[in-house]
Amino acid sequence: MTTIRDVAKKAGVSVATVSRYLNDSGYVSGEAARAVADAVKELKYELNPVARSLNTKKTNIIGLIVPDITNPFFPELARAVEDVALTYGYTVILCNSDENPEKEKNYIETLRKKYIDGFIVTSNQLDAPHYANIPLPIVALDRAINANIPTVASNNREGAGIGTRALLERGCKKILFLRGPEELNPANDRYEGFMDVIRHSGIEHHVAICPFHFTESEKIVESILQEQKDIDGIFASSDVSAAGALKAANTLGISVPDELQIVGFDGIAMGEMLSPGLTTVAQDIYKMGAIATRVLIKRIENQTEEQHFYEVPVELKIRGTTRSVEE
Amino acid sequence: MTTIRDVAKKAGVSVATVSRYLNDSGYVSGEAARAVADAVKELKYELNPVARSLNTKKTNIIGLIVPDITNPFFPELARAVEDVALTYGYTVILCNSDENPEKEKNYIETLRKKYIDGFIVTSNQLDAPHYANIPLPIVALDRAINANIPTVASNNREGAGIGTRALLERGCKKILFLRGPEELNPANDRYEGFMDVIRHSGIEHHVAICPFHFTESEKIVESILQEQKDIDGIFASSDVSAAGALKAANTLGISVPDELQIVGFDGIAMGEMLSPGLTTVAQDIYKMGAIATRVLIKRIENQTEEQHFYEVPVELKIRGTTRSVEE
DNA sequence: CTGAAAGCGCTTACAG
DNA sequence: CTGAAAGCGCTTACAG
Repeated sequence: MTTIRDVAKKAGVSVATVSRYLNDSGYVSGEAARAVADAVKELKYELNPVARSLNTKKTNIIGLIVPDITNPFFPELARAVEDVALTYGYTVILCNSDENPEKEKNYIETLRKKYIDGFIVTSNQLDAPHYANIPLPIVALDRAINANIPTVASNNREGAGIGTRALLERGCKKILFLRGPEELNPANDRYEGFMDVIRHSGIEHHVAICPFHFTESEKIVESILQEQKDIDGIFASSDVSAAGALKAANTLGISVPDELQIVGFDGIAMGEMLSPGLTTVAQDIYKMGAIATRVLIKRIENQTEEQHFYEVPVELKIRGTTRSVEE
Repeated sequence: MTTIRDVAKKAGVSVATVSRYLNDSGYVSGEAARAVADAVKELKYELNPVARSLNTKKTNIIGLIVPDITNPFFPELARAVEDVALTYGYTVILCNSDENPEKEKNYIETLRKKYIDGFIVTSNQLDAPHYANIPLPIVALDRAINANIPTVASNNREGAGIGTRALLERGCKKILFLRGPEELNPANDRYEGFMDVIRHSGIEHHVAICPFHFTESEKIVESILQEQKDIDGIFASSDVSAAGALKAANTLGISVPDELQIVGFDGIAMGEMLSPGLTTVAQDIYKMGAIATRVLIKRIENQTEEQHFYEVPVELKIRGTTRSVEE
């Protein structure tokens, strides 16, 4: 392995000069620069980043903490993070937290020791003590806001309003809202958004708590639909639960969208694979990941950071689980 | 930050002794051990892994290279890798290659410099020069085998035979086989498996090349079904293309499974969300990832490695896109 | 069983 | 503009 020392010798300068040249820090005369450049080329020298890290306490590695990469929302996010990170010369470590504070804490601790540069976190635990005064740049994604942590999220409340209105405009008279877990901020915001619109609509509505989980949602919706046969609209606060609802309807022989219209929330790719395709309030998941990564890297590199909260717009995607708007 | 030096001083021994104690390498007297242990506890000392890495050239980090984490096959794999890695005290860097040899090569190069300990790779590029004599432990997943690289894969050929037979047993008279890309080893093996069974069955069959991509598959199948209305069975060599086929059938008003039966391949979670649920030849994706990770870590830790090729069994999952077996 | 010392390969004040 | 030297925090022969 060729080291900075070899380069210095070959170029006839000191290692300090080589280091300055390599890092473009401090002064290096044109002459010295040329000699070093030549030596680097000839020796095919490549800087050892581990040795550098020991000094700088930086690694160009960031951590991405998600509850479970297997949940179809997160791969799209992870892809965006990875893409943008690569652009800036960073590499990303994937951590599945299972929403378990202990696991999260362990990851953060062990990676901090490895001089990881920062974290992008999707978690409800952002107020947990281990986030309180972490000596590392963090950006929160999708969920909870801690006063000190920049956050990027969709406008969940407005999005839910849009989704609700879509159902109303299409003539629904009795709407079932599939509310997500109460511990989840986005789920709560979506609930608020639903209520904002439904409250004054005079339309009958029911709210059921339903985890963002296919099979559970399928069961819950199946039993509700059996009892309340006049439900003609379902707004699910996640696409996965919407998929469960659709499946339940199919099983019961309820025709979608003729007898029952369904709107989901998230915009994951799976939505269009269903039959009929799922109408949904789509988040720009990729964009969320991309922004979060850029914000994090700016923080890491101490660039002045403008905002503290980034809201990504949401878009209604009309597919087959809703009818056309009534005139 | 407290260093090994502080511990040594406090314990009244040399740093060498502390290091030996910490690494459980070489002799340390009971007395010295106790003193060190106490000092470690009192000072809350934590070893600096970066400094260690500079010496050992190991980091307890592995790389996972997948074509695209957004493809629903890979999150399950990634989850398994991450879970098992964590168990052994390793952490994983996620790399999306887009099947691009240059990207792959870059990842390998930059991570090698960072003293990453090894790679798990899903790629068709395993015979590319940059894999030829990589000085790092590698395990190949799902795809191509290079003579020097241990591989874990499903029995694709047998699996395809099982899937084909499932269609035959259920009375299909004209079968469309959705063959994957010709550069993909697993796709080829599945094709062989299909042919093994269909060849001597006397059943009419067609083969269409079809990427593992939903929308493309949907289009391809839609146009084929319009022309050949007597096709009553489709075997897709991936679940995503099976989903496309199902959607096409739904669009055309062809009833599944009554007029057309469909079998997929992969066993990704999405299969059960479709209506009807997708019958598929399921790989044990999690197990594949888990085995690959264990094999890699054994290689990294120089433990003797028994096998060179690991085959994971495949299982037919009957769901709604097929009828019951004819008597 | 233990410690002094060299070494891993870089960065960074500091003096010139 | 440059170099000698200390330092980042560990590991590992080697001599005792």
